[in-house]
Amino acid sequence: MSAPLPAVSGCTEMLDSETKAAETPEDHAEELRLWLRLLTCTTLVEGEVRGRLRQRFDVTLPRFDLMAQLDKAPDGMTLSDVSKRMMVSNGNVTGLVERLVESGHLDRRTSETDRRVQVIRLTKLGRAEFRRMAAEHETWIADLFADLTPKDVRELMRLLAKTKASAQKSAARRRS
Amino acid sequence: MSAPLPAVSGCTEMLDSETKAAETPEDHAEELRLWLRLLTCTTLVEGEVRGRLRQRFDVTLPRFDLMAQLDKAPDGMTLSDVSKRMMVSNGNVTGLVERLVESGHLDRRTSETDRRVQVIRLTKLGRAEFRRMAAEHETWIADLFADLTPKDVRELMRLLAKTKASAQKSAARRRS
DNA sequence: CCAAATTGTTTTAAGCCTAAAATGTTTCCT
DNA sequence: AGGAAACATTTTAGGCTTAAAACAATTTGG
Repeated sequence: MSAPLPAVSGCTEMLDSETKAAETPEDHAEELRLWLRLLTCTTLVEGEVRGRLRQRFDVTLPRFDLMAQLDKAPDGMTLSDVSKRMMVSNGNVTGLVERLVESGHLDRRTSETDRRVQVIRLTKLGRAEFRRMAAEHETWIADLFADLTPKDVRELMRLLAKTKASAQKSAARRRS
Repeated sequence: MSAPLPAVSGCTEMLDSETKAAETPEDHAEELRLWLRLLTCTTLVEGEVRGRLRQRFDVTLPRFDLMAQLDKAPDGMTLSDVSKRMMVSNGNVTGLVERLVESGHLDRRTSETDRRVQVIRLTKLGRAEFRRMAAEHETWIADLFADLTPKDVRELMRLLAKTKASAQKSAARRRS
C-alpha cells in the first residue's frame, strides 16, 4: 500500500487484487514494521528508566514494578495476583519477593483462611522508598514523552487500547 | 487537564494556571498511563511471539531477533553493530552468538583488516531456518494486530515515530 | 467421605541481560 | 617511534526470566 518492498516476493503483478485476495500471499509488512517500532519505543524508554533507577536509587526495574503494584493495594496482594498483574511467571515473583523481603521492603505472611496463599504488603520502609522513587520516576516519564502534545497522548492511548484488545483476542484465539 | 486525580496533591485550586505553570507541581499522570499501556501492549505481543517461537520452532526470541538482523546483512555484521541494532549490551551478544555458532546457525570469523573485530553471518542452515520462521512469524504479527485498520496502523506509526524521537532526545539530554 | 481435579506456590534447569572490569588491538598525537 | 586514548570484545558477578516439574492445600463430584 505504501512502502516499496525489496524484490523478494516472487509473485508477478496482480491483475485483480480485489477478487483474488484470498489466494495472494498476503503482505503484512506494515504490521511488522509497526511491531518493530512499538518494540523500539518500549525498549528505549525501559532502558532509560532502568538506568536512572539504578543510578539514583540503586534499585532494579522489576523491584520497582513490584512495589508499584503493592502501593496500589494497601491490604496486600497474593503472589498470583502480582504475577498476573505484572504479566510474569509465578516463579519469577517468588524470587523477586524473596529479595525484597530480605531487604526489608516487603512483608509476607501466609493467609489464615487458605494456607496455600501468601499475602505480601509494602513495609513502612518499602512504602516510603517507593513514594520517593515514584515521584522522580514520574518526571522521567514526562520528560521522555515531552514532545507529545496532549492530543498525541490521547490518540496514542486510544490506539494502544485497540491494539491491546486486538492482541488479547488473538492470544485467546490461539489458546482455545 | 482531563483525568481527576485522587485527593493527593495538597495544593489549593489554581486561579491562574497559565501564568503560574512553572510553580505548580505538574500533573504527569497521563504520560504515566500512556507508558504503562505501551508497556502492556509490548509485553503482550512479545509474550505471544516468544511462546509461539518456542512451541513451533523451539527457538528463543533473542535468537530469532539476532538472526533477523543478520538476514538483512548478507555480508555479515560486527558484534558491535548487532549490539547497537538490537539495543542490548555487548556481553549479551557475545553469549547469544556463542550458542548460535554452536548450533550451526551462525558463522563467526575475525576480520582480516582489524583483528579486534568479529564478523558474523548466517550459515546456509541458519538462513533457511530463519526464513521458515520469519514467514510464520509475520502471520502471527498480522493476527495480533488484526483489529487495527490500515489507517490505525499509519497513525500509530506516525505517533510512535514521534515518541521514539522524543525519548531519544530525552536520553541524549541526560547523557550530556 | 474421599479420590480426583484444581489452585497457589516453590523449585529446577537453562538461558537472557546488565554494568563494570579486564583484555587485546588499533589509532592518534607529539 | 612510542605512549595515551579509543575501540571491540570478553569476562565476571549478580540478578531476571521462563517453562516445566514438584509440592502443598483446597475444592469438587461421586
